[in-house]
Amino acid sequence: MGAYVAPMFEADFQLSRPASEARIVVAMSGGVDSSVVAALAARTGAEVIGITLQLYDHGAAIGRAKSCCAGRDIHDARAVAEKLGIAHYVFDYESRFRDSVIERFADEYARGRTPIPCISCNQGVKFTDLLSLARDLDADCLATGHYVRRVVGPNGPELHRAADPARDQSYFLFATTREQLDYLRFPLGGLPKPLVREIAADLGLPVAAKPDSQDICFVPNGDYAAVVKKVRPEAAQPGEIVDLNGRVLGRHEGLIHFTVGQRRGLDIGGQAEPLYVVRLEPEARRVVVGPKGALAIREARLSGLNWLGEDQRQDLSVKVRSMARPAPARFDGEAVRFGLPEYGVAPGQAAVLYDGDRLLGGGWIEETVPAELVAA
RNA sequence: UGGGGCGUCGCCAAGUGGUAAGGCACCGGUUUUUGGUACCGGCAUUCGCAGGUUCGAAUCCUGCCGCCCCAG
Repeated sequence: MGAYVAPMFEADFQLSRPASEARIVVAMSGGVDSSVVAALAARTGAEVIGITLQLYDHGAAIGRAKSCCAGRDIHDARAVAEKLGIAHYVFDYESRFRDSVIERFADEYARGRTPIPCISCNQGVKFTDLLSLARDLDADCLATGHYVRRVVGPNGPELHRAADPARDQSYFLFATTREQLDYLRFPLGGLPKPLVREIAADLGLPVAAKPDSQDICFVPNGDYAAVVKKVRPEAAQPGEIVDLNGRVLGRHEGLIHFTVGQRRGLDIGGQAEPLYVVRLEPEARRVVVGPKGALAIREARLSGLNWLGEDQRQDLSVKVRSMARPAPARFDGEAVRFGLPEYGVAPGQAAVLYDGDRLLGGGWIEETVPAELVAA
């Protein structure tokens, strides 16, 4: 009976000593996933400390159940910890989060790029600050609810995609270093989401039916442009929308409303085919649009490379967005060359490299090369 | 104020007597711990206006209004 499997489930926290002697710090966002991680950790018999970070204005976020880490979520995390009988602490990381995530997010948009705040957050606040906090607490490891697998291979821990490709979050963790990976644990990586909810329900966790988080956690109502505008007012200047030949087709209310590959919001009708944003020109405040074919790119130059593999292999696969199956590509250490053209690839996004399910590394997309140019 | 053409949803555009295609845009939803994409659904009881002919008109006739082109 499948329903009875859940309560029996035991997670492997890959501890180097008996659980009864170990201490596990769990990053608790207040959502279902990290709550279940805390429960699984507690079940090992180890001492468990739940930590929740207060990352942004909790006052404004109260009542917003669908985001992570807001006031409501802090409350939920505390309730779960109480239910599990584990220690729980809340730390105020607002200024750190503002500097390393929100400001950077706004700066990127102001530069005509398209940031991924979740990666900045994992990279900085979670895997640097919270991780060192866990070390200070003398914990054996820091466990999170990410859907990604830590597999111990011949050369040490490796980062792999989640067993369920539909839940895989490895894309958001490409910047994880070897040192961080040594210390991190991801007990949900091998589980299907329904089972996680089942476990939560069986344990009577108050968050069992809580909706999955979505959108950007610090952006209310999905209106990210409003956040950027608040932090970088100058980034909201109106300008022209032009076609590939420079012909003016319309006007826009700020580059911050657009990203490469975007179709909606241009408000330009009368076309035989849809128009997409091909690129943003922040200096001229122009949005350049074209047909879908103009989005095809064959190459992307990367910066801020993080490498977890043993060697710089050439043939691998790549994801330029979280929810995509890795596609064949070649990598020379600086640029990724796609086997087939990719569409809607914006500077500021990440290119993450894989060998099968194993994440080898990745980097930030600085610049892309149109497919036609490469072919010519 | 001679001649010719045109006026169908925000835009483009089918439809020349049988009871308003389609595309773009827009709106809503699904998917999604980034942006975006994709997919699904919605979107003109009405065809510049007013009359007329007809069982029946966006389609025919008349007048008016508006726009464009050529010629003056």
